[in-house]
Amino acid sequence: MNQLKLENQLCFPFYAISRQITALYRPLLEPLDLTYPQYLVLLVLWEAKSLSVKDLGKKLLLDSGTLTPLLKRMEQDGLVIRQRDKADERVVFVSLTEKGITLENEAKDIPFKLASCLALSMEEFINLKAQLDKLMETTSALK
Amino acid sequence: MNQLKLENQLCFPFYAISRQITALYRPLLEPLDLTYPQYLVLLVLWEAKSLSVKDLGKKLLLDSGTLTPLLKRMEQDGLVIRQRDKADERVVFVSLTEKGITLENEAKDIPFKLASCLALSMEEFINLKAQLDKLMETTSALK
DNA sequence: TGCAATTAAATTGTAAACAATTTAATTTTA
DNA sequence: TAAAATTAAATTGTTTACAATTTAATTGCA
Repeated sequence: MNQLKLENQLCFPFYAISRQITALYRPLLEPLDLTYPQYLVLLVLWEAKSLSVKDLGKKLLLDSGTLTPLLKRMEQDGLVIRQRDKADERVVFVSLTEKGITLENEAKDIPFKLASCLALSMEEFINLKAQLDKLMETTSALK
Repeated sequence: MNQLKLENQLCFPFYAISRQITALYRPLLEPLDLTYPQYLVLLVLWEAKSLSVKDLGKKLLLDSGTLTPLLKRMEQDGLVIRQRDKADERVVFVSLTEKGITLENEAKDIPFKLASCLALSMEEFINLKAQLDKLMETTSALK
């Protein structure tokens, strides 16, 4: 088997599927005026209320070079507030505005809509998720 | 189960693993002065010799808005040649230079190095690949 | 205490991605 | 055959990613 053939690669499907999935989110997120990375930030904040840029980056595996401009755009759109920690001025905390909180309700059916696009049985879903989580652990450890 | 929780999502692992894998390629591709998308273009061209931008886009699921600047950079680096089809002036064919051809030999162990990073058994690899190919088919059909 | 090391964000610069539009060439069809 | 429709790339503009550096604050330790 020629390993340099595109169809024999495992990595290309990850690259391609990731972009395809983002494309599937687009029409669902567009009415909420969100991009997929912005939606991910909201997913985290709907759980955590308030978080430092660093901790947000740990969850999403993104650095401040990506997050800072992204969060500034979300702040301009009135979704989040960024404020420096009084106790440690190096730290910036991100939290939701009323508008950001409200959006959770409008977004609550997106996961189901998207899951239905993927056309996986519950068994396939769980099996695939387990494999991805394992792989994620492997690749995260190599950082 | 709260579907709006990050850890319950299937899509986030795709997004994250895709970027992690690209990060694993980086030190392997850096000596060849290649980015991951550029490496993908070469994978296709090592097989196909010459291809239109459109057909290249079909294989990589990328449009001309992404490919045109990417191919221009590769042309500047002396890896590929872009030339308009005499028979149909709308079409641009992309082919390898000597330097581009030569690179195949230097890249031939990259797939193995990367596969070893992922630490999957042959069985896991084949199983995962099958699931990804199936999902890819599903998402491609929704275009 | 005071200076070196560390840390958290921000900044700078480059390269994807991709929607939307434009340009130019080719086909279709009225 | 001539205008309309289609097609292939290129272009424009916005948003991610991320390496590398910078800035400012805090910690550690000599």
